[in-house]
Amino acid sequence: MPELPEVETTRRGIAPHIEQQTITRVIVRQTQLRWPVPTDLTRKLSQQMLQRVVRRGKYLILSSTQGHMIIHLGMSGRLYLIEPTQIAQKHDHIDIIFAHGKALRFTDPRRFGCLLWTQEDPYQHTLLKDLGPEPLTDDFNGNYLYQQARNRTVDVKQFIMNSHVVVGVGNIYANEALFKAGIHPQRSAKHISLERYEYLASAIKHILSAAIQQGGTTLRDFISGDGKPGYFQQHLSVYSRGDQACLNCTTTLREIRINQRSTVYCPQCQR
DNA sequence: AGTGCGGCCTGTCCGC
DNA sequence: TGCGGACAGGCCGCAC
Repeated sequence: MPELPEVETTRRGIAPHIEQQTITRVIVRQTQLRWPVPTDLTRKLSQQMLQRVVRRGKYLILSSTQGHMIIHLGMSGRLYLIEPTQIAQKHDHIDIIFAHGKALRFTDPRRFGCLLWTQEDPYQHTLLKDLGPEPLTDDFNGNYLYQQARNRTVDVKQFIMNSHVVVGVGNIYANEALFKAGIHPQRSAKHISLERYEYLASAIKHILSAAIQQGGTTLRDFISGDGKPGYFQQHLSVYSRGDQACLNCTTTLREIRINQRSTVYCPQCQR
């Protein structure tokens, strides 16, 4: 459950149920996530009100008057409401229990996610302070990308997946956005015109907002409990379609690896 | 400063 | 059927 639309969908799903609610205790069953989980969260948070849930990039920030939990879902993390009596399964690492009788459960089989604690301004945290703009704001646009790309020799795909350039563009959406913008994923970032960056910024915005509207995409390993894949998967044009026909020109889509990531593109439409 | 790569972790899938 | 190994993925941290 890696990309920005899923994180935003999660935020919208949980926020109304936990904002302004009092935490009674926090159970940490597994501390070994991406970074060690603080074990004394109950001491820090007991009887504190969780004020709000905000998203920055793919991070969620759960704030109380005492401090902030910074959560990343990594590759396979999920955050969802349960009845506190619900028995914990193998990968159910953390429960945040509320006075109103519900709990927020963090599950993460691959443990690439994290839950950190800070009493400082969370936006100044090491992980957050250098993040690029949110893709759905006006700060992110073709001119911004073009300026950032000066002297950058990396492939444009790596460039837009760099969270210090822009947050929230993971592998799936990078593939899709480059296809939509007609840009070859291996083109050097500095050799793309302002006009083409405007197409690309616009493509990223369209694809991410469409995915949020659909409630997030899915991965092969994020089939939900009822076995249904996410809705957005049906709208993917190139991702996971290597060797199939381009939906635009019927040329066979090519699959390569860029920076260890699966990359699919149309050699005819993307230059 | 920018780039490239190793490492973290487990479930799934493939071939033998 | 059982087993080993490749693979998927985000992104930090390091070496250059």
